[in-house]
Amino acid sequence: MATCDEILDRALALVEAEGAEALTMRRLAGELGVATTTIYWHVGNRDDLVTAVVRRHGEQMARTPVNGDTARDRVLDVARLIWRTSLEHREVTRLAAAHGASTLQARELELAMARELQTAGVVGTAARDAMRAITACVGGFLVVALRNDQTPEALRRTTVLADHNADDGDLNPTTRAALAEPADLPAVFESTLQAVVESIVPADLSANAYL
Amino acid sequence: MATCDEILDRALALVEAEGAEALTMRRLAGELGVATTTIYWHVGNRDDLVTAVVRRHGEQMARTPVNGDTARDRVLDVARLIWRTSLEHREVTRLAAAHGASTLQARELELAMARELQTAGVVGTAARDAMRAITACVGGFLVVALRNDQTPEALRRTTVLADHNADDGDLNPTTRAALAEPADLPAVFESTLQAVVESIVPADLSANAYL
DNA sequence: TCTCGTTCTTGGACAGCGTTACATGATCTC
DNA sequence: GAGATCATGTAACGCTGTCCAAGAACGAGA
Repeated sequence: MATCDEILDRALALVEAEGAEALTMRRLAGELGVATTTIYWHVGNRDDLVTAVVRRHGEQMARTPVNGDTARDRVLDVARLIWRTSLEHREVTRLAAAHGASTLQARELELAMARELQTAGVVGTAARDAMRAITACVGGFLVVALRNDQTPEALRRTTVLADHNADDGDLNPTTRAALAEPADLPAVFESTLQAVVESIVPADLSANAYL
Repeated sequence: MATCDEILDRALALVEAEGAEALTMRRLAGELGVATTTIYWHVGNRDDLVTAVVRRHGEQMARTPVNGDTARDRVLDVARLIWRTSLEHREVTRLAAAHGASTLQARELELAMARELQTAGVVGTAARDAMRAITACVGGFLVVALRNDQTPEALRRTTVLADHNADDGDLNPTTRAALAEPADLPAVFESTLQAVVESIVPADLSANAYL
């Protein structure tokens, strides 16, 4: 009766609706009107379950077409795509991160990035390293972005940094005040991404590379 | 008998010795030869415990002096310091990351970076944004580095990306082969860091800024 | 010295988690 | 119809964080 696909669909829906923490074996079983052991029979471990859920979501994520005129723009666009879709489905992203399966979530998109890098003239180990660099940065910003809407006030970066400010005579008052304010994360992300991609695929070179 | 400091020291030692997962209330209590509830009385919640442990470790982490001739070099050095010490104490880093308290762990070092940025002529919101950009990148690479020695083979980036390679006719064979090989992460980190810092504190400007 | 109040510690419980051994029913095959 | 395979359910194990009520230590005031 309960197929593997049904279970995964329900699990994905559960995560999107009620957060990554809601995905427990018992809860999911209850949602399906089925015993916990049924999930074990069809899908396996909880690790297997999470892996399968993340993989399934990753495939859905890669449906969006990539935009951009130059190859360089398309590389940037893939990076922005990972950023945007990960934020839209932040609970799945959180689940994947907690499970150490972020690569799985973005697998299709990382491959898309490799293709665009290749078009831009970056191949072989250079393409691999470039992809690693870009995805690591995107991932880093995602961690920050996802943390902010989950963390209690006391652990926020602004609070943490504002705390010790008084003792810090070396720091400019303006800087000190700025540290206590939240940053415009998407803007910082965008400019950092530009810098990283620029160092890999310089704007002027890519214009000539394949066009 | 059991002071708060003793508990935190023991907790930190436990994490460093046996991993982040070993830090359970009962286990720590047993280690101290004390009832579980005693920890609750002195330190509080498990959240409180982890927060305190991470904060304590963060303070110890900031003892290393910052090197570099130009302000720009010193900014780079702080970033490398976060990278290096986080890897040296990877279990604490993992604990902090799982708890969403990475900022707390690197708090002192982030403030140090703000000071160096200021010396380089970057102040106010620019300093804040610069710090965010750099720490986000460092964090992103740390996530990748820490994941690799923990993740089962099937979820590794190399495996995950190698899998679908056969279907991918668009991809250069050389690139395809490279994707299946692990990258030299420290090297990729270093060059990415250079690119990001360069976009914030250009090499030529900083040389004149304060010298 | 006795007692009161605060500080500190304890044992035992509760609910939840992932996981498994085992028993049961359903379905298909020979 | 008998037997094997598939699919599901029951009940438990050991682990987790957390809390409550009760007891022990200890310092101060009468």
